[in-house]
Amino acid sequence: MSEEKLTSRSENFSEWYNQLVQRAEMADYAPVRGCMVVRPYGWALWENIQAALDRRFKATGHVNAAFPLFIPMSFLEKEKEHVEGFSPELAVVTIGGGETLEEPLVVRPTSETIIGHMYAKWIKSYRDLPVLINQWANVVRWEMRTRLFLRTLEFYWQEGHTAHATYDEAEEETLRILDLYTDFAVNEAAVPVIPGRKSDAEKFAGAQRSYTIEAMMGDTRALQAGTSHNLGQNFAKAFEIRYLDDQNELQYCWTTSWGLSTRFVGAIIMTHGDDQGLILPPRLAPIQVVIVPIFRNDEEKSLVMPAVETLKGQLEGMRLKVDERTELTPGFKFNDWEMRGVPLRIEIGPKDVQNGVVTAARRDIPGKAGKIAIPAANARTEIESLLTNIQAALLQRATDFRDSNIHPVDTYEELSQVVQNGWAFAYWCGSSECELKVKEDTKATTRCIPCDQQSGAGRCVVCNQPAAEKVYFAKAY
RNA sequence: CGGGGCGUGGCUCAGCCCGGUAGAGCACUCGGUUCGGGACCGAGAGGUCGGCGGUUCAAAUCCGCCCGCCCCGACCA
Repeated sequence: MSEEKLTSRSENFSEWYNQLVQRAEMADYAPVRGCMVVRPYGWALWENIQAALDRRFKATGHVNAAFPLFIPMSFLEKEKEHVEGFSPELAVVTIGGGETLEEPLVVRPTSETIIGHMYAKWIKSYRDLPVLINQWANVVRWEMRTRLFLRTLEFYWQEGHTAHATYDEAEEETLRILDLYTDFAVNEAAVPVIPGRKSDAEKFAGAQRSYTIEAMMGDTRALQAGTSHNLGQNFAKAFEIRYLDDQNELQYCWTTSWGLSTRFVGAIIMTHGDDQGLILPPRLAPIQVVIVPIFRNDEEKSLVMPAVETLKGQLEGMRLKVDERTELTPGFKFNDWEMRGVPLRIEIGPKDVQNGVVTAARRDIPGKAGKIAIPAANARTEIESLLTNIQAALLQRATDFRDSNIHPVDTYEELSQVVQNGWAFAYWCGSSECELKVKEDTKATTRCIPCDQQSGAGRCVVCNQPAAEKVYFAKAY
């Protein structure tokens, strides 16, 4: 259970995050370096994320399947950029059942290769296309520096893999998923994101084009919260994914892949949390409403508990928890549930019962300011609208914060200044040299070239050559 | 892999410099008083001091080796 005060965000954001994840019982360190245990409360949040995404995948015609954890080493080697990108971080199994394996097996870092192999088997005709498969899985990448949820050796995610007849269809799918991710982030998680395209340097190993949703965390650093890749024909050619078109001509497929991981849990924590702890968006919160009954003796208890039961009945179907722990004071419980980010707390004490009300306390508005008495009779309506308001307020606050920390810049000096504590938005000529110079000078990288680009042209903030597009520069997780 | 820090009850740490009966706070258990913003009193349980070796009459403490974790840098969702 939680101890005293959390390190404040302003004092040390990174320490605040580490403490919060553990004290809110989202996750804990595993006995293996860089691995985490996702605790029931954290997993419940992930399950809600999964449900919100899975609904959207199904609604756009995708189906789920499961592919193996182990991938023959030779598969990885079939796509040049892919193996170059991933080989430093592979976990490889060389012994099975006490015998040295003839061919080492890679623990999947992502599944393009093994799925590509299967698609080559399954796809023969244009009538087989498109193939729209998603899998929910764990993957392993041997990272050097790890942080709970944000970067762990093993993480959980979904990876979609699709195959299409034309480039345009693949590009359309890639962007459809980018939209889907954006819709999920904004409307379910209340995390404002900027959808855009990755630079060549930042794109996925083996992709033709990578898209991303970029979010700003509470310390203004950027977090890639989901990605969608148009793989072109790179994997189709490496794995011979081909079909006969309606002219009886053999063609390579065009494939895509896209993923969103448990990292998103970190995004939610770092977008909404405050110095009291987590603040979870009502639509995803494992517990939307917590009821804290307040009484001093049996007489008061017999007054209060029926009111609690009545409210519980009214809130049927909502994600609700009644805190009946007897050994703790109400004050402690308030802080405890605030640490865990429950969006709405209902206090019911003798005074409330006498007045025919319940006291609601909004997590997003700390202290007395967030407390209101609502009539017990139509509590459900009030509570539902409070949750809706909280959801909207979280999005608004995060959006305002983000927007006030994005600065359009015209000069390199401004850019260097701004990225120390915010995002810079500037024209960029598109060259890797300019991108690299910024990275070396300031540690900030290009985050994305936003999709809704105002038409126009300018000059590259680094080299002053003509530039057609604007890009965000920021320090990233 | 470089740089820094740390391993002592579940957690945070003191003790180590200067070797000599393993400690505190929190958490846990029991009893009582409390309860509308992190309650209090009393009693109790719980530790091969990261591991191995060495020095010594005697090692948490001194020496050597090893292991692990955290933080800061180069790769990444």
